[in-house]
Amino acid sequence: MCYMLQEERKLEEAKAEMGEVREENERLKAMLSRIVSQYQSLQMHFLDVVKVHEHAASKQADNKLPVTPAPAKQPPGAAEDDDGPDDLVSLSLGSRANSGGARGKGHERSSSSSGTAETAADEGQLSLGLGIAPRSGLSSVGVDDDKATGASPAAPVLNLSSDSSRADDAAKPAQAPTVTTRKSPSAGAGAADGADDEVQQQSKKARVSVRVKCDTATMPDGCQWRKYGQKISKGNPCPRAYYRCTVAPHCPVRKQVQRWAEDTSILITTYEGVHNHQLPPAASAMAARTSAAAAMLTSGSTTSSSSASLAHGHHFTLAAAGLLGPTTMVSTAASCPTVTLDLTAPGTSLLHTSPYAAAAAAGYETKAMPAAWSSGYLGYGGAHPSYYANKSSPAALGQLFGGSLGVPSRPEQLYAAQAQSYLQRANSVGGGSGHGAVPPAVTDTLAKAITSDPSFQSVLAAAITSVMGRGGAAAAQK
DNA sequence: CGTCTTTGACCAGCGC
DNA sequence: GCGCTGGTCAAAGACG
Repeated sequence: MCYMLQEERKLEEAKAEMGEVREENERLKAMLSRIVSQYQSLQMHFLDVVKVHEHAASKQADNKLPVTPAPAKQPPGAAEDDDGPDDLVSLSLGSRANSGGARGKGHERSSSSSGTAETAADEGQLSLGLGIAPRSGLSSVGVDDDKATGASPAAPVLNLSSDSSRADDAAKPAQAPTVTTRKSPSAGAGAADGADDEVQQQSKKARVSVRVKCDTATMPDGCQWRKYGQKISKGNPCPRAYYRCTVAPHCPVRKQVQRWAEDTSILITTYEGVHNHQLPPAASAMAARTSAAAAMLTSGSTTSSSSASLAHGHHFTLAAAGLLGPTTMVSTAASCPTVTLDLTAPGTSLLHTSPYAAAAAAGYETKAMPAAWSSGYLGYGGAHPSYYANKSSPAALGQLFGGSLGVPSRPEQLYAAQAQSYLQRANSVGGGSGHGAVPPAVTDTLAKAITSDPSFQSVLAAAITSVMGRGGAAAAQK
């Protein structure tokens, strides 16, 4: 009898706990839906803003950029990072994105094959790659990029342009792209005409780097990759692996995968090029994220006043950035604008130990994200910083991988607008201390719960996996 | 047997 | 011009 009573008591306790968890879940859902609705309204607003600023931005960019002074050299500390002095947009996603697939190979190959239920965002068919748009201005980002790229007529391809680098190109046309000018067999196989060559060459200029805390050899990003090389790069004992996209026969997109020297659990994946095919859903989701950072970069360079500072090698610390996370950094040296979103560690510690941060600390101006940014743009990307700081929140991941949650249909438009707005704000506010976005107690509580409760973490891990890519998750479970 | 990874070699860019 | 470095190629081996 005592046993019965005890068991009943335990059962009741468990039920009560379940109820609490459910309530928590409901709260999270409500928060997410709020964020989604805010995002949608903001998206509309941002689109308007983009259109308004498009002409002005392009004109200003045309006027200003050619007279951009000789690019400031990046300090040695900044150059020591593994990616060298190319145009670089760096994203770091701190989720434990891979849920258990033993080998990167499995992740790479299987993740694109599933994905039966596609969200509207998935159908948006973002391209993961970066391309230098043939014209300046925000128009290169999403607005009518279908015409701009020509690489993927069926899909709106996000062309990301760095006006600073483009200005360099314009001023010094003889300067070859930093990335090799050698034609790969696949690229030169005759499938690409002159326009494609141009797009490809341009696209090789810009990159998107994603940092993920990941145990496997590569990050499951939804695409299929074939490894074609490996190198030991200077300054990093970990070898850098080179992958080529094999989703389509002549896809020019490549990626480099390397572990971070200071923390080998962190995987740095650098994407380069524009996909010439439709992306799997999971890849589209990732594309949305990389597009966000790249759009920030692009927008920054097209915002006249901001571009001036960007082109001078200034660093923007976007801590508490609503757009990309608590440790997002945009930095440029010469034609090397860099956005670093580092969610691989709680808080911003990683940011401050990164070479970019070191570079900033070495005397380069650092601008913090205005609090208004994170508070005013929580609609979509601007989840509360605590979400990001704890990197396991479904809401945060929903925004990190928003495409899979069906939030943005054309995320790149929002990102461009967000970036534009941010940079304008950053410029107007100046170097205010952007860490001032104080998390509400609710999110703090949630964050603590997330980080302290292992069971919750496991649930979140599953959510992360599903959000990262249903296909990848399905493959990982095999 | 086909596909993929590994790995040494080659090439181009860049700095000195 | 030379050496260093990053990026790519391609032959050989591994794997299913």
